[in-house]
Amino acid sequence: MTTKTNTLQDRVLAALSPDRDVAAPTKWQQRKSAQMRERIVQTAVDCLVEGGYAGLTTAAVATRCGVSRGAMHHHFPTRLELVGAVVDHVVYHRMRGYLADYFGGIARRKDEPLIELACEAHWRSVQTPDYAAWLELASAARTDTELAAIFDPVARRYDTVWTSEMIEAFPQWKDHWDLLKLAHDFTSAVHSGMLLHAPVFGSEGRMERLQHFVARTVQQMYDSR
Amino acid sequence: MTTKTNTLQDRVLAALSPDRDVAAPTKWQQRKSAQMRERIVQTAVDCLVEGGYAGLTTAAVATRCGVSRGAMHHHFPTRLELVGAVVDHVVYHRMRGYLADYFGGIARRKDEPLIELACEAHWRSVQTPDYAAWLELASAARTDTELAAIFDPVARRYDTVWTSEMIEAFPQWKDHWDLLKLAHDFTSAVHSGMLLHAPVFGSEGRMERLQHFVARTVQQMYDSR
DNA sequence: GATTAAACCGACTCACCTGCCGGTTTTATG
DNA sequence: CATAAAACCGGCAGGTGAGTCGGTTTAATC
Repeated sequence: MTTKTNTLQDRVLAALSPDRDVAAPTKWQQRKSAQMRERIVQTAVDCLVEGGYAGLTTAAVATRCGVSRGAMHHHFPTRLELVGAVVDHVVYHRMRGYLADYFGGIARRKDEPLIELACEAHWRSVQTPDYAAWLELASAARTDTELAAIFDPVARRYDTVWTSEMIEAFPQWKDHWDLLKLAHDFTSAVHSGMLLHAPVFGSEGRMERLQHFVARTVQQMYDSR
Repeated sequence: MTTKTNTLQDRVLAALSPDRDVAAPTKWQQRKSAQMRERIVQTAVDCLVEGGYAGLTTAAVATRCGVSRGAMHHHFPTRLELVGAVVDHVVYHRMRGYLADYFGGIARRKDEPLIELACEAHWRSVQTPDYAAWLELASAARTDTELAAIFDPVARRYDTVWTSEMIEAFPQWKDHWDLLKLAHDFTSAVHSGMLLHAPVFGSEGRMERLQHFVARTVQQMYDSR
């Protein structure tokens, strides 16, 4: 929770945050509306994680959330608007969790190897429900053009924000911008793939072995810079 | 097309092949039935690649294939039976393509580094429509229990077959069985993840750079054995 | 306290997909 | 040629989900 890291976190999160105006709930009764919206979106994420993109139906969300379909329609006139809110919510919260994890870690033990810490924090952030939802959306967006129209811009925005800010988040890689970028692409790809293969990899140590190897490999990239 | 490699390929493919009896089309008119089945399954794969698991509907397949829904029902009474045939078809044909690619490659240039050849052949096999369909099924199976009941056993069977045969396919790794297994898990995970991230990675050289890095890393695993 | 606006409710229509089934054509068999 | 079996056809019923709409309750404003 140092001041310097906070500014970076704030900048990244601000760039990824939904249109949610930073202004506090000006009117004390419209605040309930925002709460309801948040509750619905959270329920939608649950439905998405549990039933996939196909399970993200307005009826399922309404039932599970305990609101009527009419109320749902009031806050999210169409299903795609709900999906858009889910996309924003998920990308924001996963990033938030990752930043808190990583910067919390380097604050506690400043002498440890930061690269492996970052890699392990990333692996943890990828195992969250938020990222499961993100993967589900990414997969569905490959064949659903309507979803892709919502998802792809956010995915690209996430990528550009990360690319432009990571040089400050990981100053050790100074003057090796392309190598850091490669390391990030590498880590993202492996971790996503590991989630996909999780059912067949099983719960033996295969996942752990692989994750250790990934962390070691990224460390080697850093050492050989 | 050497005799020795053929036996390995045959053994692997036999273990993965659908129940399709090796016996030739005994009756000259039931053969048309098999042809029709194959045509329907192939069309189903196309639908799957194009519209995702949600787009794999009996109506869409029938229309696209040019057959009536009644004929579809005759060959595949239920949608899940069609899905099962698709799963078998896809895992078999991707493996077939990979083996042909790899063993064709090592037959042509026997002095080249086999590890990078294998890694690149794997990357090519992963970019096929068959693997796109496989990924779509793997993703959907995470939340669709009915599909998982069909998909997971095949996925595990593929994994065990590969694990038990690869030591012969890659004899250079003799006495480093666990390392080879790790290399395979690693390669599978990265390549799957790369496909998922393809839309955001774009067509700049990011994918190529990453693939080169992966091949180099696997080569290092081999060198450090 | 009356009026206006927002939040909320449930039923209806429309479209789509699955499974079913009676009927028709084609092929195999005695 | 007769008969049976297979391949094939298209329409029907049941269920589900998205979007729409008139009506009701609750809060805000004068």
